[in-house]
Amino acid sequence: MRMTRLATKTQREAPADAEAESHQLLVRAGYIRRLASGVYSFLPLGLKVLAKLNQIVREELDSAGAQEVMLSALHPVELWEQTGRIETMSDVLMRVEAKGGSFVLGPTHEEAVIATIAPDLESYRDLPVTVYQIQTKFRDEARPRFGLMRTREFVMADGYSFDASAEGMKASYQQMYEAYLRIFDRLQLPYVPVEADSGAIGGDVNHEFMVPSPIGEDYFAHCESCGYAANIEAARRGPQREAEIGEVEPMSVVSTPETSSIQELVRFFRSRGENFEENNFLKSIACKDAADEITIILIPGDREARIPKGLAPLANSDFDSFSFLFKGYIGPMQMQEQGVKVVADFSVLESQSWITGANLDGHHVINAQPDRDFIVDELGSFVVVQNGDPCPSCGSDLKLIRSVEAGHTFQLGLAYSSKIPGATFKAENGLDEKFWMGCYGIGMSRLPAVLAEHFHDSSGLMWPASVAPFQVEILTISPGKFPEVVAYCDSIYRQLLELKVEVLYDDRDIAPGVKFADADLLGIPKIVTIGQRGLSAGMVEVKDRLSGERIEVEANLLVEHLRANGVQ
RNA sequence: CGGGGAGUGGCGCAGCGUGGUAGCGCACCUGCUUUGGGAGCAGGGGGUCGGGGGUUCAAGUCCCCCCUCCCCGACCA
Repeated sequence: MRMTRLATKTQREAPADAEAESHQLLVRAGYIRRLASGVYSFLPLGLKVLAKLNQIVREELDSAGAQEVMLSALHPVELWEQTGRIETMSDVLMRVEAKGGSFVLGPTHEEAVIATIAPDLESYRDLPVTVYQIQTKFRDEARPRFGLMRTREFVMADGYSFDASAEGMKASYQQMYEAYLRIFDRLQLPYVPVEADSGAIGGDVNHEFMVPSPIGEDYFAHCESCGYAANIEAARRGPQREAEIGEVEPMSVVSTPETSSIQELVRFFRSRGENFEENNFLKSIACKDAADEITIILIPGDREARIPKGLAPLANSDFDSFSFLFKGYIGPMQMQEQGVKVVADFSVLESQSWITGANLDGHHVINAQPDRDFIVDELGSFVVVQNGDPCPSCGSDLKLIRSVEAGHTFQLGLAYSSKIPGATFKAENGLDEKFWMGCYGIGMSRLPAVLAEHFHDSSGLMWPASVAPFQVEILTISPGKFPEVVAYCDSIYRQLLELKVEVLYDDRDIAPGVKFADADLLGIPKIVTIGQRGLSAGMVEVKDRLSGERIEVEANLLVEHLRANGVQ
């Protein structure tokens, strides 16, 4: 590509709406342009990067036995009514009313893939099958962020596996999981596969592929000592070091009117000259399960609860049904007598005594001691983990790492196939059975941002060769003045093109400084500077953008040199 | 959805307090000069000042309503 023919230009200054460095550089260098909030067009350079990424995904998923398809982006609304996600995902669904009826712009394709593929999967003999697509998705995000990071329209590579059994699903999952490892290896980004919470998509075992990054919107807990890694929503903490048991004064009831929150309690005691911190209070969270059985979860007052699946905190209206529970004044004492189970976070045993609800409106108890004053039926991890919490597998300190969710793999089980009629196959015994499914996603259009965030310096982008829009840039010095330089550069350009090398030729007759600055901004891995000065001595300069290393190369050996140094 | 900030040529910004010819840098066009790290001189083109309403002889500037964008939070297959 000749730069004089390139459809885009660089900009010296980034638009004011670009905050993240990756966003600023991608816009300045002419890779992307914003059309609306959270809506970006890919310009020629940006599209080349995206195409490179897509190709890596294709190669690895194909080699894992997955088959590429393209499902429609427009889904009939009836499909979404079958699974109920027309309601549960209404926040992000974009609707389209058209002549043919009502449609949804697909934010994800579980429904569509079943409707498309299931008709051909009639028998267990047809299974397993894994398909994938690289498709544009639409989500009506409440708040798009950081350029390509979170957008309303984005490209995702999403795969779906169909199996006849749970074991089959696990095997398919494992194949895709390993393909994901190979994909992220090839992207040359640091990444960590973490245990994750499956969120609204449902399902069981799943992993997120997290790339540590300042533009990340997620955190994962990581243990440097044993390698434990889990998304913040799924992370567990381990038991704390032994707490020493000492003498604690007898528990007593105090009147604490109008103190249904920890903050109000802290203020209440402070106003009486007694200074307690939030972590002196024991938060008792009453939850119920599907059978209306009550479980009380105990956590320190300064921690955020992580409510296990299957339990939900009582709604205000629920309190009417349980007269022994006073909202804001719940404590664990004697709860077993009411048929209530008491579970506590490990950290609850780290303190000798607590201030907690007295199970009496407007009252709390002080000096409530575990084992002496209340019984904990079960210990576990019920808090959102923080820096310094003990690792659940080895006890070392956990660290929270800000990161981008770049990929996510799920074992869906029967979650979707059980909701869609026709998501069945004939089993060996001749009966209809439901598909065991997995789904797998990579946020393709956010990857250029993640890469740019990782691979840049103060002058601009620095793409790894595997994803760079071009492998080599030829930079001519003052072509308008030195015809012999132009002749040489044209010849090199032609040779490289014939060798199918992706080459960008900066043939513009402008000040050299501008060309150097643009070359650094664009971030092509190899920059060949060719000027009259060097050429008259038979030399050209080759700069490696990533390492910054510059070497002089004999002009008549340039092509061979490039080929010998990884330029394909 | 809550809080904060901002909308003036393609991009970055000034002008608004105290109403009176719309300005600067980058980019763009023409010419000459220049040519190994964001060139110089001269000339030139391009803006319903986010939109609507109002006040006024006169509104980019004052008042009201709306829209859009960014940041923090809530939310987030």
